[in-house]
Parts: sequence; C-alpha cells; structure tokens
Amino acid sequence: MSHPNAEPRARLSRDRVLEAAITLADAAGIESLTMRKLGVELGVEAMSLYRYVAHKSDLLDGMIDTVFREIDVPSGTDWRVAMRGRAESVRAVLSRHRWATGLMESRTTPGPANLRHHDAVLGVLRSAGFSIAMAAHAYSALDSYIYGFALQEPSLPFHSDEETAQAVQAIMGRFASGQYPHLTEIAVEHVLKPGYDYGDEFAFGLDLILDGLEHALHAS
Amino acid sequence: MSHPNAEPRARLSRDRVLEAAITLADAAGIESLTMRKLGVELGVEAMSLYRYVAHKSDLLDGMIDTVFREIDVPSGTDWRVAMRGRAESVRAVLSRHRWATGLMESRTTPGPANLRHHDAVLGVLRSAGFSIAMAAHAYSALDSYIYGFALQEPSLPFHSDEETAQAVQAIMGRFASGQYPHLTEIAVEHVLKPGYDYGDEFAFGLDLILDGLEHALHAS
DNA sequence: AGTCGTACGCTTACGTCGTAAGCACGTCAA
DNA sequence: TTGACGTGCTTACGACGTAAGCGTACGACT
Repeated sequence: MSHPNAEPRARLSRDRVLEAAITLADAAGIESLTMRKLGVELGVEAMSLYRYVAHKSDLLDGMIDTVFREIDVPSGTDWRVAMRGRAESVRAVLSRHRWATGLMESRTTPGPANLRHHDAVLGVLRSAGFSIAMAAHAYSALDSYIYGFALQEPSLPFHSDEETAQAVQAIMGRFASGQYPHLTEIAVEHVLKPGYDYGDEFAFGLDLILDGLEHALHAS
Repeated sequence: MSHPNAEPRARLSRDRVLEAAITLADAAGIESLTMRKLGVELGVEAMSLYRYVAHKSDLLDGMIDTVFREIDVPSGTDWRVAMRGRAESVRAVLSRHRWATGLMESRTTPGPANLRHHDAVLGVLRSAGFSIAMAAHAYSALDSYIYGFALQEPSLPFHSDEETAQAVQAIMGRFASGQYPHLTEIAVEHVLKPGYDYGDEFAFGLDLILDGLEHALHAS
C-alpha cells in the first residue's frame, strides 16, 4: 500500500492527451489550451505531457487529425449523395470543434486521417466519372466552400434570435443610421426575422456547387 | 540640442503602429508578432504602444480592418464583373497577408472598412435585382468560398514546381505506396505536371458559384 | 528471489510573453 | 513663469512553452 487512498489514475497515452486537449479547447477555446491547464485536466504536471507529444504544435497536429477521424469517410456510388453527406459531416464536426478551422491554416503536415479522408473523396469522384483534372477542381471548390463556411460560422453572432438581435444592435448602434443601408436592410428584413438561422445558408451554396459540378461532369 | 544625433523619429500614431504590425506579420508570421518586437521595429518600448492600442487583440482588430481597406470596394452595374473583381481583390489581399484569414475566426467585431466593403457587395447585388434573401445567399456563398480558398492556399505547398515536388515526396514518402491511390494519382498526373498552380483552381469554383447565382437570379 | 533496464511522471529553471502601475520629460497655453 | 497634458520609459508580475535532469515502480530476465 505505497499510495494510501490514491485512485489508480488511468495511465496517460497520446490518445488520452489528445482527447483531453480537444475537450478543453471545445469548452474554453483554443487560446486557453495551455500545457499546464491540460496537465491539471489530466491530473498530471505539464512536463509529463511531453512524453506523448514532442511540442505544443505536435499536440495541435494530433488534435486536428483526431478531429478528422470524426468525419464520415465518404463512399457509395451516387457521388452527389456522398459529397453532400460528407459536406454535412465536415460541417457538423467543425462546428463541434470551432477552434479547428482556424488552426488548419497554420498546420502544413496533414495526418493520416486527413489523407484517408481526402483519398476517399477523390475515389468517389473518380468512380463517378470525373476526370483527374475535374476531380481536382471539384475537390478544391468543395473544400474551399466548406472550410470557408465553417470559418465564418462561429464568428457570426447568429446562434439564437435574441443573441442575433443584440449583436446586430451592438454593431449597428456604433454608426450613424443610414451609413450602411444595405447591411441595415438585410439585418432588419432578413436576419432579424424570427427563426432565421445562418446555418441554413450552408445548403444553398453547397447545392450551387454540386449543380455546377454535375453540369461539368455531363458536359465532358 | 537635448538629443545629440537623434533623428527626429517620426511620431507614433495608431496607423503607423498598425502598418508596422502588418509588415511584421507579413514577413515573419502572425505568431512572431509580439508587442516587444513591434516596439523594436518602431524604435520604441513595448509599453509605449499601449497609448495607441488598448490591448493586443485591439491591435489585431485594427490590423484586420486595415487589411480590409486594401480591398477594392465593388461597384458598377454588371454584378458578375463586380463580384469577380471583388473576389480577385480579396484573394490578392489575403494572399499578401497570409495571417489574416486565420485571424478572422477569432475576431467578432467587424471594423468600418469591413462593414463598408460588405455593404457595397450587397448594394451591387440588390441593384442587379437579387431579392433580399437571394442577396444574403449569394453573399454567404461567395464569402465562404473566397475565405475558404484563402485559408487553404497558404497551407498547401504548391507555390513552385520544385517546392511542390518536394512537398509531395515528403508527404507520400511517409506511407506505403498504394495506401492513398487517388491522392497519388492526382499528385502524379495533375499536380506534378509542370506549370501547375493551385491558384488557378480559384477561377473554376468561382465561376461555378457565379453561374449558379445567375441562374437563380433569372429563375426568380 | 534478486537484479536491473526502462517507462513514466515530477522538479526546477530559463527566457519570453502581455500588460498593470507609475514616473519623467517636452511642449504649449495662460 | 507656471502648470497641465501628451508621450514615451521603467519596473514588475504572473503565465506561458519547454530544456535538463531526477526519482521510482514495474516487468523481464537470470
């Protein structure tokens, strides 16, 4: 009985560290993810984490790839269904982990889950008859749109009706009325209508791109 | 002659501080922008900067809005021409300031240049006959695509032929050959071809969206 | 049963960061 | 001449990432 009432304290592991880091970033934002706080979360000193992580940016890389593992790998013969499903899945995952999109910019070494995911995307497109060049175009267009939407969504204050109203007031109130007439118009007559949800905009742009790709596929 | 050979040292000002911060971030990346280094750059102690900036995130907000001021404000009666021009302008500016896109995620208070810019975008669309709802859709789709592209572009290693080849080797070399067949295919038969430039993909997706919007405009 | 390498977590310490608080000086109006 | 104000500097604090090295407990061998 070397440790009197010491609960066994589950062993650390890279996955446990990554998991805890993601939980912490989800809850408090990426900027408040520090090695020390992560240590506290795991009941461990900060330096102990370096047994599982080479440095903080290795931790971030690992977090990103863990997030990618949450995304459904697309498959199936109907490319539209597959691409739409994957788009929704990416968006759902990125909105669960709002810090992830902004981080992608700085990480240049894709992890295995990321590679597997994108390999599957290309596989679906190629099987559907897209040429190599067209598959590359489609890949780029879809990813740009999805990531861009995910990047903007959390920074927009449109998450509930009252919150939206307050945010619009806060922004518009800073300026002379009439200074931004079109923003005002859209705020008053569109965004402030009850039931408005910015997330609904996602489908519109996605369909635009899918329609365009379908057209390009048949034209070739 | 209280300061012997002291060159007058141009007075500080918020704009000069922001300008210097942007230059520094452009050159060395946003993560190496610190108040102290910015002070050195301006020949001043770090704390002196707080006369012009409330705190660091105020500095970042200011930088973002200064960047927005570089973007051409769209105008004109041909909405397609205007939207294409604005898209190219945004992309050019964001690729000059690679740190800016990733920062947008964390900034929630848009500055005046940002508001003016987006007001002009909506103005062009409304004048062209887009309904309020459709203008909102178009705005969202275009912004998502443009920002998403800008977010991905710097993290992709496709900036010169040799650089691309090396990066592809580095990534692919980490895995058993055949593990990612479609990525390999597209790398070998598309990306590694001489003259490939990822930037060229931008136009394809942009046209997809513009075509879709045109169709939606006429259908309504 | 005894030995020992190794995996794991801890301690201490350094340099850098953002920034609070207050001081010193030059300029200019009264 | 005086004094208020604008401007920049000094000092200091707590938090950060992480380098270097220490103690210990456990599993694999003899």
